Order: sequence, then structure tokens, then C-alpha cells
Amino acid sequence: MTASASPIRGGTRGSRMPRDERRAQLLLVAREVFVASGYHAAGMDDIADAAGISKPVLYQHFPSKLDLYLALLDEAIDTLNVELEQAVASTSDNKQRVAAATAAYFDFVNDRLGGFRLVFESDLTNEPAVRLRIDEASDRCAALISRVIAQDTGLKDGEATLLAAGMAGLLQTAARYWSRGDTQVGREEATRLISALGWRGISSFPLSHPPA
Amino acid sequence: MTASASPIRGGTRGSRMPRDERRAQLLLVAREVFVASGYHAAGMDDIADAAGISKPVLYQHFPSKLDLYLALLDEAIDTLNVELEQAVASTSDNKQRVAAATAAYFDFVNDRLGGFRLVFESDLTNEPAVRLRIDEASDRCAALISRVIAQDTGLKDGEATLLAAGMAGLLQTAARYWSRGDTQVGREEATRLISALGWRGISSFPLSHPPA
DNA sequence: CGGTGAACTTACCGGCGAGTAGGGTTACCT
DNA sequence: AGGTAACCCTACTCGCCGGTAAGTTCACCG
Repeated sequence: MTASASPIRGGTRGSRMPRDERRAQLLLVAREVFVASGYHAAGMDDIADAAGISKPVLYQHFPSKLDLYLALLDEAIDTLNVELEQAVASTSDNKQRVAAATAAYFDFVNDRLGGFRLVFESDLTNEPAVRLRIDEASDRCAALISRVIAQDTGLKDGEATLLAAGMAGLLQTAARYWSRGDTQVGREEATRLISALGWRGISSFPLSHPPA
Repeated sequence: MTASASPIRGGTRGSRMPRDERRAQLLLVAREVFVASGYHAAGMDDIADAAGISKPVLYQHFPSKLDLYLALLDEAIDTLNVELEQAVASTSDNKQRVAAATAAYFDFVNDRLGGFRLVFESDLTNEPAVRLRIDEASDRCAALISRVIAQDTGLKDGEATLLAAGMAGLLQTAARYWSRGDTQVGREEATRLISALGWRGISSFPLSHPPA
């Protein structure tokens, strides 16, 4: 259940490191372990072992398991937000924006580091600090998308945000499903399909009372 | 963090019960506790206390914490699948089908029993048994939706299923977002918006090569 | 070279929580 | 009534894991 193939990542056993470098390595290794096992199944011993150090060193860099996890979570959330922001800012054509946003989600979900698991598949959602961050992240994504929707459709704010939350879920779920790889559809095709689904959905508003 | 207001649910302390009735009560109470605290934070003691019995009784009905949890998970998954199936079968008009499916998700997410938390917000996703069930549940939902999509658009199976997975995510996320209640939009309006988003998205396929 | 501090270690503590042993009590049937 | 089986309880074990106390080795600098 825990990493065992190559017990030491990013440094030879016994090699000392300057504090900053060590911290960076620990973040890297810890992410791998958390991503692979989830918060609960991952032990601080596992992380220390994987990094080739002993547990107290870990605690010299992070005051608690939760803090370590939160640091990684923040990192991942930030990545997602930045990528999505760039996508929205990359063009002024809203159709293109949807396509770019879709690509951003696919990128995020297929990132080697697997940070998306921390955000979308956390097993610590009952911890208030975690819940808060994830909710905020979702809200921030929704807000970004919401602006595009509102601009394109003239819907009221609450309505646009609801749709945006849905869109975010669509992109996230589709990207994750696709990345599982049991589908025959290639990435190009997949992003095109999802992007089209989203764009067509959005661009046909408002139709509260369908066009005569 | 654990229920404390009314320590005993569904029976007075000390009252004996026939086996089946007791089991049913335990399932009810356990679901409340798991829904409120998640798998990890919930203790078998908590559940026993909340049910007004002692721990060994719990173990006379369920061999382990995991088994108990899985029983509840299966129940919840079944509810979702049945509701969604009924929604799809309730009409032969695909637009209505999308509306009905949307309503089904909103129903499921707003169910008093909160079973949706077990399916959509489980904190035990690293347990293979849980992962398996949730993945299967998603796949089954996607398959149901996929058939509608394929029928309406003539897309290939893999493509339709990808879109269906996305749609399921859209419905799920939107319903959950709405049920958080920080939106001003009423339920009628919300389901109409989401349903429209989904339907418009779907019904405009195929457009792999946009209509001339 | 000696000394100083940071990096690192081994070896432990303490609590928590799943699961259990063994015995008491109530309902029901004959 | 009296036996019996099912229901239930108190009180414990035991492994796991986050976190720590105290001592050791390496790098660097005067």
C-alpha cells in the first residue's frame, strides 16, 4: 500500500542538505506519497522513509502532518487557479475561452505530479481547514467561469454562478474520466467534445422562455 | 464533532429489539453518523452511543466498520441509480429526459438522509472496495445518460460515454452547489437552468465539423 | 585544529480506536 | 415455573501512528 520500489527519492541516503533544499525535497516526496495513498493511509514514517531521512527531520520542517498536507494542497490549488486564469485571459472570444478552460482542466488532471488528487479526491474533506480551501478553490473557479457566462448571456449573477459551478464540475469530471484511460477517444477529440458541449450549453442562453 | 444533542435515536435506552429491527435502526443511525463526520472521524463507539447500545451489539450485526460502511454505501448508490433510471424511463422525449435526470440529482442531493455524501464525498476512496463501488456507480450513471446521448446525436459509443460522464459531473456538482444554499436561485429555476445547459449542450451534436 | 550549531539519528511515549472475552438479563416457549 | 436462546453490557486488549526527548555526526569558521 505504500511506496516501496525506490525508497529514496531526490537524494542519496545519508547526504545532508541545506535547509531550503531539504524542505523542497520533502514537499516533493510528500506529495508523491499523499497522492499515491491519500492522507489517512500515508504515514509520516512512509514520507520520511521515501525521502531517505528520519521522522524528526520532517517535523523540523513542518509542525504537523496536517500542516504539511495543507502546504501541498495550497500549492495544487494555486496551480489550478493560475492555469484557469491564464486560459480565460488568453483570448477575448468566449468560445475560445471555453476551449482554453477545458484544456486547462485536462492539463491539470494529467499533470505528472498528480496534484489534482489533493484537490478533487481528498480524503480529508471533513477537516475544516481542508474543506475551506477546497470550497474556496471551487468558488474561485466558478467565479472565473461565471464572468464569461454573464458576459455572454446577460444572466443574473446568481444564475451565472450556478451554471459556472456546474461547468466546473463538468470539466473536472470529464477530464478525470478521460484520464482514467478506459476510453478510446484521444485527447484532442475529447477536449473538443467537452468544450463543444459546454460552449453550446452556454451560448444558447438566455432561453428561460425558449425562443418562439 | 460527533452527535451529542440527542444521544439516542430510534429507540429508548435499554429497550430490547428483535434482530431485524435493531439492524435496521443501526443502519439508520450509522448513516447519520457517517454522513455527519465521514468515515474516519466516526467511531464505532459514536455509532453505538447514538443508537443507545453498546459496541459489541454493533459487531453482532456487522463484522467490521468497513462492512457497515459498505452496506450504507451500496444502499445510497442503489437509490441514486434507481432514481436516475426512473427519470430516464419516465418519458421518451430526450429533452424531458434531461430535465428528469436533473431533478433526480437534485432530489438525491437534497435527500434528508444525506446518502449522497457517502457517494460523492466519501473520505475512504482509497479503500479498493469503496473505490470500486463508486467507480461502478459513476459508470452506471454515465451509461444511462450515454444511451440518451447516443440516441439523440448518433455519436460513437466512446464519445457518447465521455460526454455522459461529463454530464453526470455537471448535474452532480450543480446540485451539490445549489444545495449548499448560498445561492439566491430557487430550486425550480436552478433545475431549469442546469437542465437547459445540459440539453442545449447535447442536442447540438454532432458538430465535430461544425455545420456549414 | 578545536569548537559551535545545524542536520540528523535511534528509541521511545501516549492516545486513540477497532475489535473481543466473558458474563448478566430479558423475552419467549413448553 | 423453568429452561434456553437471544440480546445486551462492562471492561478489557492490542496494534498503529502522530509526535517527541535526548543524544550523535557532519560542515564550517576562526
